[in-house]
Amino acid sequence: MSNIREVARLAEVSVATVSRTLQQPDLVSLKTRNKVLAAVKAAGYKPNLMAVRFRSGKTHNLVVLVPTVANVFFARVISGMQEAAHDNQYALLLGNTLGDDEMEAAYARMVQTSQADGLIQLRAHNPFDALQQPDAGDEAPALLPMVNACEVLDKAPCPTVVLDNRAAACAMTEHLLALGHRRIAMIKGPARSPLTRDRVAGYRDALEAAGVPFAAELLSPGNFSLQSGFDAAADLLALPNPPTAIFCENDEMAIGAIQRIKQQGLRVPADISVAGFDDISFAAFADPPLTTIAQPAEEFGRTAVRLLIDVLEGKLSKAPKVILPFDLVIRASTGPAPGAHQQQPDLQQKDQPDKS
Amino acid sequence: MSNIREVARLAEVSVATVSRTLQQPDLVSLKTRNKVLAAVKAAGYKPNLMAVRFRSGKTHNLVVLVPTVANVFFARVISGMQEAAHDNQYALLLGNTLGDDEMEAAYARMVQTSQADGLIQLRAHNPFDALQQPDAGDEAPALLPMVNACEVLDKAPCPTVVLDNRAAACAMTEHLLALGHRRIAMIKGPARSPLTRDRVAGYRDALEAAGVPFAAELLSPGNFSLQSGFDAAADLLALPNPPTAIFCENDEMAIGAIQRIKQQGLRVPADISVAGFDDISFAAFADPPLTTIAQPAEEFGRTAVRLLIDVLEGKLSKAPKVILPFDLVIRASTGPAPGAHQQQPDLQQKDQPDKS
DNA sequence: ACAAAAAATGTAACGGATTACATTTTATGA
DNA sequence: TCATAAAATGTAATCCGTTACATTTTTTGT
Repeated sequence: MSNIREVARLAEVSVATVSRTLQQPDLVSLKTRNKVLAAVKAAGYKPNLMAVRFRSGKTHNLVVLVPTVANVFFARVISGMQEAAHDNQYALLLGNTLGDDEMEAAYARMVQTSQADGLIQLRAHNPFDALQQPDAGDEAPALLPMVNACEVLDKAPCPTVVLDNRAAACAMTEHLLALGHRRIAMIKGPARSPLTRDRVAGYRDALEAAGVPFAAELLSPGNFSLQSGFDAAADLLALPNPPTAIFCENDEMAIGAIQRIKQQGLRVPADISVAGFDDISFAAFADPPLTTIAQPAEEFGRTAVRLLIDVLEGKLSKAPKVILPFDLVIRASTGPAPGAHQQQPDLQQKDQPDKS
Repeated sequence: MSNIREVARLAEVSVATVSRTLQQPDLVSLKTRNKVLAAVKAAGYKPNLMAVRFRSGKTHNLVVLVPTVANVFFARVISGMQEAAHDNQYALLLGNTLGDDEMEAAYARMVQTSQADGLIQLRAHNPFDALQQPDAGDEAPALLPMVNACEVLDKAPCPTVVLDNRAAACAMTEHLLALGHRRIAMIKGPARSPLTRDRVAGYRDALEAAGVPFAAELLSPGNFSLQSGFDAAADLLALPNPPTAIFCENDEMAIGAIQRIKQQGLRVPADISVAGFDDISFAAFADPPLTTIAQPAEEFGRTAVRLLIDVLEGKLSKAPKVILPFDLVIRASTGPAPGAHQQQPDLQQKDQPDKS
């Protein structure tokens, strides 16, 4: 591979002139410029970006830690990241951590070893914790080169992009309450996650506001997989007094739950309503189409990347917390509670699979 | 960030000794080694990998070009890549190309500019085509630092990992034929893709072997999305003589098709059988659970990465073509053709009264 | 046409780790 | 104990593009 010295030789100029021709053409006379450009072409010269970045100390790479790319929602988030990164000349290094702290630490180490400039974390966990912290004795507690998105740390030492999960869960629960449901179950995500905690809190907010007592047995654990929704639904249906509605913390679990309910010979939503969260593409094509909370997944990714780049360029002094909007999407998987006499909320539209 | 010279100073040795202590400890006396290791710890020294890689000329990054990460199947493939890459100390640079040639070329350029050592392409397209080819006049037509996986080029100038799509489609079609179906439709993928061509070929192979005439109107175009399966099914159902079975080239389209069929008031599989391809996680949780062809998605990714690393390390002189196995997974979305008197499935008699 | 300012170009240091080669220290054998 | 081999360590070049600073050439004003 030809280098800049080769080009300089061909063009009979110095390496500085070649570099300037490519970086700041204004500083080079037209005549020389042409000579250099011709030489560049003749040599098939492409600047070695490893050298450029080594010298500049910036890799222009961002690591993204994702529990699993196989999750449809995360895939959309990553899509958005990719878009923003590409627009800003950054590249995305994928870190599929499978939720393993060891793996996370390994990817986080890429930042300390100058393989990447910064990191985006989609899980509520500080991957730098395990690593030796930068000098804690400093006066300026500089921002970590990190952004936390979707599932954020309680007190993150970095910018965050998040949904108001509590409000969203509350909105969905209110929707179910408005349909006359009183025994509303929830299939949760992993116990430790703040996101799960927030959604449960929103669910309880709505119950409380409606004067419906909270029943612990209606909270069922899940792990965001189809299978866990299926299993959790089985448990809920086996209760002495089963729920008339199940609110799942993501769409996969909702789809799994619907499957289980139907296998039991029950109808959705005639016997049991089911709601999800995320509005993945499969939600609109579920049977029945799934009522869910739509999240701007791609926007999560784009925003996270933009924030991280701002951090890296020192444009941020405080760590902002960006809250993205959600949307309650009512489809056909939720309906009036069996036997409930409720007033028709006319705003209720059960749309078909939408376009897009 | 401390560097090797800082450590050398602390340990009162030369930089060479520090480097050797870390790279080839055998060459360093125990006494010196301990001194150096203590200094490394004291300085919190982490080798700057940008410098290492700049000097070695190897980035240890691999670019993966994927039409869209939002596709569940590709997400699994990437998962496998990640695993193999991590095991081999490589990192994955994600290139979400959206099928855009310009974008592909941009990512491919990362290889020429030493941002990555090699590239994995999941689409049947040579991204280097657009770029100036390496000196074609050479005597040794060295392998491109590229591997093509899943959807491969007809005559790829690089190793490939592929499924025998023709055989798989043939097997699925035989399954449908064995159930007594005679009007079997196919919802295809994008017209240009070799993968689609192969699956159609396999479908026709099976029809021909069974003496069932091929009907062009039963081939419906799709683009692998849920919506396109939905739309294509609508078209097929509107035919004067609609199919009794629909074989979709991926699971998303199959799920979309099932949705459409049910909306029409028809039952799956009682009225129409539907089959998919890929066996994504949603397939088992479709209603009814989807009969499909299981592909070893993660293994595609792992194999592709291993092959690429072999190419990069010069372990390969010829470009191998790896064919991975498929598996016909029969679930509940396919059943006997309506009105067909069919025998034991394993007898597979094909002399049913034809209503042509 | 000449001095001074402006523009163009060149020289060489720099970034951080590796490593060929040179040099010093230690071990070995007679 | 000395010569020599072996082990340990050090010196400095190298990878390649950028850029501060130095030098040369051109332009400008009078």
